[in-house]
Amino acid sequence: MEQGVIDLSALGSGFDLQSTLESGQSYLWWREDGEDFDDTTQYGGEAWYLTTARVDGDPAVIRVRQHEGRLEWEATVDAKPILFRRLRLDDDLGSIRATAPDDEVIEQAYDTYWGMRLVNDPPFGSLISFICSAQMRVSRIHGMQQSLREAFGTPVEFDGSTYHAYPTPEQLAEATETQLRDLSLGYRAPYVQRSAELVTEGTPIDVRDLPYEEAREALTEFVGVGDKVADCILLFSLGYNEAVPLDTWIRQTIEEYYPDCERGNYTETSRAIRERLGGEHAGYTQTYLFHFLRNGGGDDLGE
DNA sequence: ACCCAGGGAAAGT
DNA sequence: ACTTTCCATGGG
Repeated sequence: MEQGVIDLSALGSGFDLQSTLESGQSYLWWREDGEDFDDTTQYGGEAWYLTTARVDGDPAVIRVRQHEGRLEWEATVDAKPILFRRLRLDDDLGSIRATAPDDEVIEQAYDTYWGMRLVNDPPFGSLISFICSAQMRVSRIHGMQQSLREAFGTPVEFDGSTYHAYPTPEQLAEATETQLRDLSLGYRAPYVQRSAELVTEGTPIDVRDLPYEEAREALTEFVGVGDKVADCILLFSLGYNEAVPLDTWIRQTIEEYYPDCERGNYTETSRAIRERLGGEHAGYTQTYLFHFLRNGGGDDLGE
């Protein structure tokens, strides 16, 4: 087992592992203590989190916790470069926040969860997990990814236990719709199977060579991926900080705080709220808003 | 029983 | 192009 420590005070801006991993951005991590990522979660804990990764195609297991101002990790490989990439430890939160409008609700969101970073999930896991996210609660989306791992992922030994890597496109493409429905994926089952198959046939997930709106359009070629899911993949896996996924929560936020940004269709509303939230890093600000409001923040603001 | 959950595809105008 | 309708499932 390899292990190491990352000194978070050297980052120049804060870091909060729990809000980063439990804010509904990523469904590819889980808590070692088995607690769900739900509304009742207590903040301020120092739980161990696990995920899997691929290094030159080989599955690896990583375990990490935030403790006394440091990020402690244990893994089957050298996890330091993986953690810097997946937890975006090089992001300069101060300059990102500086692009946001200084509305009261946004200030409160940033203050409350300061240190939360966007995640940078592996593209395939991001694609599949957000296909699964349609009309589904956060804790159940997590559960589905765990089920997919255990049913189709390659076993990996780590610290005396057996874990399962996230399935490869080939492994999920070979799954049957019936198998996937048996994992409680519901009507998403054929979407997952077909999209995995499209990946194996060469449809690209990594569309980072395209400008933002073209990239979003390109991702909707996958089955089960519309504008909202495409925005999630762009924001939480491909580094498009300007992407603002228009989900039920942000639509409610627009109605309550930015009603003039509602333009009647996804493309135009997206442009308006993106501009309102500062453009370049609008998705970063949106993620703070989402997490803050979903956990009950802002209830005492306005009315 | 009823409603909702980080929506999207398909069918109908 | 724009607007309903239907889709599975578990938890409140």
